[in-house]
Amino acid sequence: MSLLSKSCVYGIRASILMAVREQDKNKYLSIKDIAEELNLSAHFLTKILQQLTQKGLLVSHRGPKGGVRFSRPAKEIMLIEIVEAIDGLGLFEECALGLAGCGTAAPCPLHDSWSKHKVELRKLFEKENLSEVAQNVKDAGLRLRTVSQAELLNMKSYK
Amino acid sequence: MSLLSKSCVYGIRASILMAVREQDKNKYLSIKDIAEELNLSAHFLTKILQQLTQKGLLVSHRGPKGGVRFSRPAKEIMLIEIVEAIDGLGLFEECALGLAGCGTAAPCPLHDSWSKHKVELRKLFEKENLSEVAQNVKDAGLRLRTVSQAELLNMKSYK
DNA sequence: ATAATTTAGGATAAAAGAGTCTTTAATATT
DNA sequence: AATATTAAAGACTCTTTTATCCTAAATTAT
Repeated sequence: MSLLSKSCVYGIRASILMAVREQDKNKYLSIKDIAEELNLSAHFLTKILQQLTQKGLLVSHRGPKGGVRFSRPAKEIMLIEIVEAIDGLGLFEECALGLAGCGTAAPCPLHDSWSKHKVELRKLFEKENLSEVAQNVKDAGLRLRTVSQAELLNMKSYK
Repeated sequence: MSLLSKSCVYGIRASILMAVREQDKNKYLSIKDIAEELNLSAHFLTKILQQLTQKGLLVSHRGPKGGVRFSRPAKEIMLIEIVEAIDGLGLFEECALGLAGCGTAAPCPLHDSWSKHKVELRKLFEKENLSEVAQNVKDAGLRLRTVSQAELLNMKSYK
């Protein structure tokens, strides 16, 4: 299993890219452009970003010059909000052994250690806002798209 | 997404139960009995435990009085081995944003924080051996099977 | 008005995960 | 030797996730 679904991962990558390209308040970034830059299907990404629009994280606009933008300043949007909108918060709330009703009253054998761990995992997504992540991406030239082995070899090491 | 697949979770629950029922060296526990006690499909559990047998964690035996047992003492088998045999170690090794080739040379925006976190998550499964978990289960009466709301209400609180 | 662009939304398909069922092989017991 | 029991293995089904494709609706520009 993976921590996050592919949809969620794509939603996060797209959101970070949008924050990197932070526009004028009234401009929109087209989903097609985002998809091209991230090297993934525009149709599929459209579906995913629709979820973010429906949850109120994005505002969309149809027609020429249309696209999507954040409904709030990027620095007020935490990664956990993207995760919540797409995958939900189950990862941070459920029993590691998938036992319904697992809790202090009737704990599974992993309950205690996993409970503590979940809190830390959740913090990882709660502490980062899109603006800061985007700034790091710009400063350090971090990447958002999958890179082939050949491309990797040509990259400079950041040590 | 969930941390572990259902197959993996069932495999872990079954393994813990086997450790609780720790038998004579030469006795086997039938998969049908394990499945009944965990309230899940015997056929499905058979498939899952087959994987553990193929990886050498279990020894199986057909025919009457047949079943499965651990190939080594339960106290030498760590939870991570069950996870590895069923889900693989991808969870502890892959990029949180699913980027192939993500690493220090070409990190994704979550690389640093997720890298540190992965180590801790892995430790959670590396530090627990089946014997200790089973002992806790016995001492505290912890549970391994899903319980209905009605049953839960009848349970004593452990505070 | 017309045409072009872009998101919305539904239909469909492909792939993976979860689960069931049937047959086969091994083996212990009678 | 015959029977009953149990895991192994493969076929098959169902569901969810991932992905593609097509049409509709909105909106801008000509």
